[in-house]
Amino acid sequence: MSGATTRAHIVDAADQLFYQHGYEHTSFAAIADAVQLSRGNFYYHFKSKDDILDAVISARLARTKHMLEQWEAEEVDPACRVRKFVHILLTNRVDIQSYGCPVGTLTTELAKLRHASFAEANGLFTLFRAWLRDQFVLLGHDAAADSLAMHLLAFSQGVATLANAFLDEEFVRREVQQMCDWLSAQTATAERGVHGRHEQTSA
Amino acid sequence: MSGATTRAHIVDAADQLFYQHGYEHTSFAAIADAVQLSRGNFYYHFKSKDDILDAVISARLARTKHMLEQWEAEEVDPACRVRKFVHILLTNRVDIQSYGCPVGTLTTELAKLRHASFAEANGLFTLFRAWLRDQFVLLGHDAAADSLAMHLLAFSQGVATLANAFLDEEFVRREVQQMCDWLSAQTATAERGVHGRHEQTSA
DNA sequence: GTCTATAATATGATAGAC
DNA sequence: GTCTATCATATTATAGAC
Repeated sequence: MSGATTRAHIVDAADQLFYQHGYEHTSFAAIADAVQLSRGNFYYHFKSKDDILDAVISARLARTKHMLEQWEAEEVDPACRVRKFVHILLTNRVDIQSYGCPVGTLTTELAKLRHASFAEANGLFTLFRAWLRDQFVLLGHDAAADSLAMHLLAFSQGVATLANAFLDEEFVRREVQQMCDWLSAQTATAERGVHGRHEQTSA
Repeated sequence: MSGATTRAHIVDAADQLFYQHGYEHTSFAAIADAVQLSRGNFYYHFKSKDDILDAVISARLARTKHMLEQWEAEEVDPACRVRKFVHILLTNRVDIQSYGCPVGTLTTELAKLRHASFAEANGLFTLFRAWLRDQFVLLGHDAAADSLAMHLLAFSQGVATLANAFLDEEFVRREVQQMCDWLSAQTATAERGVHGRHEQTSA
């Protein structure tokens, strides 16, 4: 097997295991088992476990960037794009109920470990935050765009955490519905703001 | 030192360390260091690390129960009580920014570990959930009370996770303010419901 | 009730053969 | 590029002295 391919396989397996069992709880042995490789051989591809983590984060960043670009390509209406974000809670519901949000749970774990890669992992949040902000700017919420983006991120994290804790599908559907309703109201407000009166400042 | 006292000290230290660094990342050595005791002596008080976890969860459950009773004693108005819950995000803001929510982060970690004590840890969420539900019932939201309780829990988890990720005090204050405003609107709705028309069903 | 060994295991990481 | 040892360390847990 070529070096690049093996490396990609390792990153893939580590990505899944870090998500499912957490970074610290995932041992080299577990990754080796998943890719059917000897432990020793790992160090040909990565110099340490932290190195694998960095590779996993890079892969997630690239994948997320690509997904957000896809969303922009698929939907021209920024309101629809934002709804697409809200709906990942349903799209990934089963995994979220089992393992929580891959972004939130990794960030939380690395924060507790005071891990050097905390900032890189947080870059995943920043990617979503900036993308959502852009959509809200397009919707006319200039000053409040970033606050709205953070509000949506908080919503998704809260729902993911409780979905994982209570394994309650109805709860997830209800919250997604409520958020979509709220978004429609916000969009209507922005429209009025654009056409009629000045946009309110954030906070 | 008496057995009961030493045991309480161990639980205290473990409680803090589990919160600050996570359950798995906290070693016996770290707890021993904190309470100035030899590793070996631990097994006189607890038969395993999981046993300490159970003791920590029990302590947290008792402490939380007591706190909720205090809140009920201090405020007669259920709306004020609910606001008290929302305001823990400000009361514990510094710790939350550093380590996240003690309930949410433990539950998330134990879920990933598929740990036997996951259900017990989740009891902390259930405690808040039931208490909040009771307050909303008192406010006249009979059918929607549990949904509202879950909504508030999700809110607090989302804000805590992002506060931990972005260390943004203004974000926390803004979200707390928004939630309090939303609660006032909900309370007003319930009042109208009680005096004028039938309460809406959940969902 | 607390201590000092010490066992048993698992981990991240290295060396060197093929 | 992959393997089989092997190391050093850290972990949970036990045994037995005081």
